[in-house]
Amino acid sequence: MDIDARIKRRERRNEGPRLIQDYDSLSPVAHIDEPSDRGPVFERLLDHLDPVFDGVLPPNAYVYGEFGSGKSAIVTALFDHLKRLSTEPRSVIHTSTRAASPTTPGFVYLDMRETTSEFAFYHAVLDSLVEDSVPEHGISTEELRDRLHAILGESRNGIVVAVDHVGEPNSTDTTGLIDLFAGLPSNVSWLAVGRADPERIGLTTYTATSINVAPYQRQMLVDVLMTRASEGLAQRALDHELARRIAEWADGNAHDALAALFIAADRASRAERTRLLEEDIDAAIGEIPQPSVSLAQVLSLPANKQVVLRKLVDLDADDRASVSATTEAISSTVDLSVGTVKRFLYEMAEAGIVERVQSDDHDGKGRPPSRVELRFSPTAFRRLYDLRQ
DNA sequence: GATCCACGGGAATACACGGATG
DNA sequence: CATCCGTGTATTCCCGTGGATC
Repeated sequence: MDIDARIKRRERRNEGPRLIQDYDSLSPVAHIDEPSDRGPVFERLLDHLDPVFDGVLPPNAYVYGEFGSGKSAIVTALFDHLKRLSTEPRSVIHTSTRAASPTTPGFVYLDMRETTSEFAFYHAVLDSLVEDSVPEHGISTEELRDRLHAILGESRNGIVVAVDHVGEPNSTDTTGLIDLFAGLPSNVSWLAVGRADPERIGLTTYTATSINVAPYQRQMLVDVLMTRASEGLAQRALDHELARRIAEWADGNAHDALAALFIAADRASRAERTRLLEEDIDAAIGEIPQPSVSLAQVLSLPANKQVVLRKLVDLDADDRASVSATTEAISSTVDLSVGTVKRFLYEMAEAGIVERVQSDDHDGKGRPPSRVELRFSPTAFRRLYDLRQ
């Protein structure tokens, strides 16, 4: 949390006792600067990246672990720091514990949830390497590749690209990843991040190292929750015992734990309480589907798909009875055609954002309809979505 | 004028069922 | 009885067009 945020929080606190002081600290889709208790994982990542401190590019690698084990939190935090290190002037570098050589490679972090096309990929890499912004239109993918070759050819330091969320639906799989990097010069090394076992997705032939991130242990998750609560909520709003309760239920999944805290806080806030109660926690837990999809994944969908979802979470049971009924209800309130809304729903079902379940009532005629059920908490999505508008 | 990609819209395919057929 | 066929829906797939931007 930076100083501005700290000051803002103090200012708001003077406005009176409000439960939710800072949504950013509480948001289950935001990563904090210094993930707690992940020292060993950082060390293993730094071991792998060690060559960069001698100005040498490390080999390709893969970081993997279960949903909510903190992969993204760790990698984003680490790359943030490394990025700063490689751009800081030497005088500053000298004062740090681990001196970086002046030829440190560059660091780029990419979330493949957001770079969904070849064009978007090269664009994102190039954009992170040059000062001025790169046009998003009127420039061909080939032109982007040419510019990247030109820029990377100038410096022999090269870059390390972290590629997050590999292997998710709508993201990039192993062959896609290899193809994308085939379009880049050889002084580019990648660090893929995903959930799947390296062998299962055939990644081991391309990597020198695989680093497994174990799920959070109970006590670590409690600490994470207490930290978030102390930064985002009023004083003493979250009882330690309730944090334990959430951690126990979440079973190592930090995403679900933070989502539960967020929903519980939202519930208590609407009831105008300044402390979380057991019933808030229970209600929150009851609202999170198991298994659930990452809220970050939902919030990185194209804008119009999110519009459709935003309408969907407010529909009543009648309008959710079938895909057709849901489509009708949504398309009447949205500036999209019936066909498009329906296609969106099917596509999101395919991606696991929602789930199609066969409805029990069908009148014998034709193929039985199905309805869509959410694979995420409606309250959490509603609040996070509205906060962004 | 060039480029990308979101939309729309429709064609193709899958599925369920009842009734006809061998 | 097993299989095929026709009909009505549901679902998937595909591709041209046009908006937005440079």
